[in-house]
Parts: sequence; C-alpha cells; structure tokens
Amino acid sequence: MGRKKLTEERTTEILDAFARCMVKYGLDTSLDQVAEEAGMTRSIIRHYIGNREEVVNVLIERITADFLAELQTEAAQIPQEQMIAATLDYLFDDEAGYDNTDKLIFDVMMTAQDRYLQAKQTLIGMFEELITMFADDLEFAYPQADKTHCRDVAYSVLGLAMSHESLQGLGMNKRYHATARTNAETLIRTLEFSG
Amino acid sequence: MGRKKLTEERTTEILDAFARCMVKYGLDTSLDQVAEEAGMTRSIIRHYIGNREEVVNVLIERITADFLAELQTEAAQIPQEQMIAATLDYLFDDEAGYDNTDKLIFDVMMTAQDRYLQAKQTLIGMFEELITMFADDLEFAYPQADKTHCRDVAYSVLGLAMSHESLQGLGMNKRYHATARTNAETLIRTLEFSG
DNA sequence: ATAAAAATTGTCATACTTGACAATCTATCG
DNA sequence: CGATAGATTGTCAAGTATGACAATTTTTAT
Repeated sequence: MGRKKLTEERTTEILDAFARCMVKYGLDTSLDQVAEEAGMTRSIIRHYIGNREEVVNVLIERITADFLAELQTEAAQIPQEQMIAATLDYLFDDEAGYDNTDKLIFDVMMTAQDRYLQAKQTLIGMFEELITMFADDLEFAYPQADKTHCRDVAYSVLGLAMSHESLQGLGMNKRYHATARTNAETLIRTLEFSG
Repeated sequence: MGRKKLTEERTTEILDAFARCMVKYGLDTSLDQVAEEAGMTRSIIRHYIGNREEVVNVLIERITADFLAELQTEAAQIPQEQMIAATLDYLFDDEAGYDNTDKLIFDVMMTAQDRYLQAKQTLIGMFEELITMFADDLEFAYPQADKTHCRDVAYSVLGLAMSHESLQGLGMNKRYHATARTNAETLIRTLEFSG
C-alpha cells in the first residue's frame, strides 16, 4: 500500500525551476527562489533532492545528460555527409531560436567553486564527449586525415563556439557573427591537407 | 590641517583582497570575507568604497585598466616584428608562471547578473580594446591583408585563448596544450593570402 | 474502511550578509 | 598645543539562507 511516488516529476520540476533561476541570477540563486519559481516550498526541495550542493550536482548531471542525449538524437537523423555543416549551423547560428539556457548554465558552472567539484567533473566528461562526437564526424568527412589532427580541430572549433557564445552573451557587438563560423571553417579545411 | 588620506592604499588593499577571494570563492564572496582577507573590518570597506555593488564595479574597473596598462607596457618593449609570436606566447603558454587571477575574474564576471551591469560594460570595453591591439599588430605583420580580416582573426584567436584557458581551468586534459596555439597560428596564416 | 506510505506544510534555530551610523582614536597643520 | 579631517572600531537592525524536524494531509492497497 502507500502512496505513489512523485519523485521523478517533482525532481524534474525543481531542476527546471533551478535552471530558469540560474539564467536570471546565476549560481547564487537561493533555494527559496527556486522553490518559488517551482511553485513549492523549500522543504519540498529538501525532501526530494537534499541540500544545496546535492541539488546543484543533480541539476548539472541531468542537463548534461539531456543535452548529450538530444544532440545524439538529432545527429542520428542527419546524413553523415551533411554532419559537419549541420554541426556548424548548430554551433554558430546565433539567430536561431534555440534555447541558450543549457549553455549559459555550463558557462556559469565552469567557474564555480570547489564546493561543486562533482558538477565540474560532470562538465569535463561532457566536453570530452562533445569533442569525441565531433572528432568522429571529422574523421568520417576527412578519412585520410590524421586522427589526432581531427581531435585537435574538434577541440578548437568547440572552443571557438564557446567563446563566441560567451562574448555574445556578454553583449558584444554582433558584427562578429559571421567571423567565428568562418574561422571555424578555416580550421576544418586544414584537414584536407592532413595525413 | 587634518589627516593624510589613505584612500588610495586602502582601496588597493581591499580590491586585492577581493581579487584573491574571487579566485577562491567566485563572485559570491561576502564583504566580511574580503575584510578578513584584507585584515580589516567590513566597515572600512564601506567607508572607502561603498556597498557591494560599488566594490565589484570598482574592482573590475581597476583590474581591467591595470591589465591593459601592463599589456601595453610590455608590448612597447617588444619589436613589432616579434609581436605576433610574443602575443601567442602570452595567450597560450600555460606553463608560464603568470598570474591567472585577472583572467579568472574576467571569466567569472562574464556570466554575472545584471546587478553588475556596469562591470560587464567595462569588460566589453576591455575585450574590444584587446581585439583592436591585436588587430593592429596583425595589420603591421600582414600589411597587404584586409583590415576586416585582421580584426576577425584577432577576435577568433582571442576567443580560442579564452576558451582554452577556461577549459584548462576547469581541469581538462592537458593534452590540448599545443592544440590551441597551433590552431591559432593556422588562423593567422590565412592573412598571408588575404587582400 | 483503514492502515501504511508518501506527500506536503509549517515552524524553529542558527548563521550569514548587508547597510547604516555612532563613537572613538590618530595624525597633521597652524 | 589643540582643533580638525579623516581613519578605525563597534554595534545595531533588517533581511536572507540553510538545515532539521514535527505535524498534517493525501493517496493507495488490502
């Protein structure tokens, strides 16, 4: 007997609310703010997840997992020969109405304190996975190219996209929109002469 | 009559302490922590600078100004024909013992809330200045190259350095040390065939 | 219906953060 | 010296954050 567990639903609601708060207030969002955003009390957060540190760790785990899962689902529907172009569209298309939330949270967490070490480890794992995915695509597109070279290009293109995203988020001149992508393409083209 | 003003010294001590705290705790450092780090009371901070927001804004103003000033001093001692190489050394030499503090603080502030809008504006100004400086060097080194192209390359190389720095700070594999710089050089080399 | 399981609410104590201001001390100039 | 500008310290009040737990309500299985 007993009652049906709402753990999964509540956890999702809490983490979604936390994510929305992170966008507004950064990492120094109080659990009370999160609770209000989620339409519940802080006690419920405590009940379902735990203390602040645990909430943050669970949040990062979840959004990195969701992010990667969605990415892989989308990737699965794109023919390999269009993969590079599609990836660049995704990384550099600032006009697109996609949700920046995840990336913003990743940004915030990258400079987080040691208190959230577990979350930071999770982030590292995600970046490594992203690099691997993109490097694999590059290997497919440039089969003759050196694999290390592919990975290096993947690392740099992702870095370029990250910094571009950050600078745009900061509010810098939009004049650099085309720039970042063009330069990413330049780096990729070096693979033509590799290996 | 009256007493000699210590405003400048005290302000410096406070901001230095704040900077050290930022490295340890990020932006959510309390003024009490700063005061303790500086060996004074919070009331003194209030007396010399003001409330939290003002302290942060002044901190960012000062370190961006110092950072740019030092950079320009160093640059003035380097012959123009070595400037590009020296800049790359500076941007990508992770082994060098230079002080990461400033860059870490810039990183933290990039995702700060709107409360610190003034500080963020200061950051934007600094980045624009950095891009301009580097673009000028590139123009000198590649006089035939298109000026817009120079600026685009400057933007991307700085972005590459920023993201590399962030990822290393996060704790990623050091295997990418050479990567970022090599790819930056690739982008710069495109200027040879420009214009 | 009723008992168990789980959800939800409410409350308390504690500690932290900040802003404001009063009170005191100290160096300097005339 | 002694007046005064300014440094320094101390304290108070208000607001916020967190952790813990007791009390209550709702759902579900039997």
